[in-house]
Amino acid sequence: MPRFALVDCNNFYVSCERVFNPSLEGRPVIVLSNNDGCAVARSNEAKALGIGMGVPVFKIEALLKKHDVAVYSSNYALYADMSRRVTITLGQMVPDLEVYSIDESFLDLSTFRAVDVPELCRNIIKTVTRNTGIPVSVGVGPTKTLAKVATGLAKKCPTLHGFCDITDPVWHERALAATPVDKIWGVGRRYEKFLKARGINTALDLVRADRGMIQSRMGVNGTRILDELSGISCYPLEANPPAKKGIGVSRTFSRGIDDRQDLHEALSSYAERAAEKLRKDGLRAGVMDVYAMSNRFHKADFYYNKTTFRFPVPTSDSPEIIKGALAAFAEIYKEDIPFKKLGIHMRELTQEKPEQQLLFDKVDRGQSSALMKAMDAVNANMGRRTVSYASSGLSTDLSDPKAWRTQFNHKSPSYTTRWDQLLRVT
DNA sequence: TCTGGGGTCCTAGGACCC
DNA sequence: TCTGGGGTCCTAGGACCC
Repeated sequence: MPRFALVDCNNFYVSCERVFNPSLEGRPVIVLSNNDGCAVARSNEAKALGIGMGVPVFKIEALLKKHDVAVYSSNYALYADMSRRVTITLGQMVPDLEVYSIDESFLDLSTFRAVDVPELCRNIIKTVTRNTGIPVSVGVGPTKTLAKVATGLAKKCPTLHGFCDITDPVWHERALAATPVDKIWGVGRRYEKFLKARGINTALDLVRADRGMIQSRMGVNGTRILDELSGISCYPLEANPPAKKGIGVSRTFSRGIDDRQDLHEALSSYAERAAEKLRKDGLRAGVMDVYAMSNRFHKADFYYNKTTFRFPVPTSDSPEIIKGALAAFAEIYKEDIPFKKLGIHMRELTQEKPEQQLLFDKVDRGQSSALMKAMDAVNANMGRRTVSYASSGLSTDLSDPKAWRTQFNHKSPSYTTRWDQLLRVT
């Protein structure tokens, strides 16, 4: 029988901040999304105050003040680096792991004897905490969905000290009974509403529900959830991440922008970033979508438009992608619309391979790829956007911040990725 | 006044073809 | 006026994940 473990970092972004600022222990702490818009990570103390996931900051400002909540902007460089450290530690302890997200990894424990599993898991918790400072919880079960269920219980019950194994049938059923239906992997808000309306409130109710009814509303994913919850594994461990299907870059502005030059700079910088991502994965895009929208919360005059741009030959060349994006934007731009968000999405991705010269191709592909390589190397060594395209805006002057640039007004130092921001011990 | 970003998969419906 | 069936491809929308 397969056996999966899920290693889940507790309140990951908050825990990263705490590693470098221990005075945050025991205090309510939250980390915000881009533009300091929403709470995307909360310490247990912050959760206890009733701060929900994804809540806009402007709705909880009084609460934050009243309880002296520590507030941080997202420091993605720090979190990515801490995530890498956790993954490295796990890789040293088990042969097969799947990095599922920035703060979660699945382990395949099928090759371990059942009696050895608890000690292994407790050792993982101890070792990750010692090596990285990040507290983790570990759940074990015969399917990924059940490992998730177990992790949920490991976090909820302090007496478990972060570890819960529900492989045993008795614990399996108790765990299902103790898991609200909306906490199940694959059940979001819509399905929660649908299920609760039919009296299905727990995972146990769900496995006992009518399969046809679930299938007709939730499709094959629904029946997979039923199987997975019953102990029939539908999702294998994916040690090698499958190739990406698309690569996107988009940003919301802190306010509406209608200035065409500003919008061009923003879009150009997203195109540049998308091209970098393609090259990092050794991919080229055949088409790209460019889209723009006004404030989605102002439904009365909401504007959204999108256009598709096809490249003559799949490409990862920055100037070519920037040029295409700006040309495409002309089709969707409308005067006097306060744009709140712009984005670009690369599709029809193919592996880079030896150049295939197109007759009348305007780009010298050998030369451009050498230039891109050189640019990527400089930016990797000296920091992102050390060299960049003029179309993405020249101003780096912080006293004149571009309207479209993302706001991070509560950011902690990049302790682990910038020499000039190392932690000082005094 | 103020509300993130980057993904995946599935399904239904339309166009088109034989 | 009567008016099949099946396959493919594409897109938009829905739902979910972290």
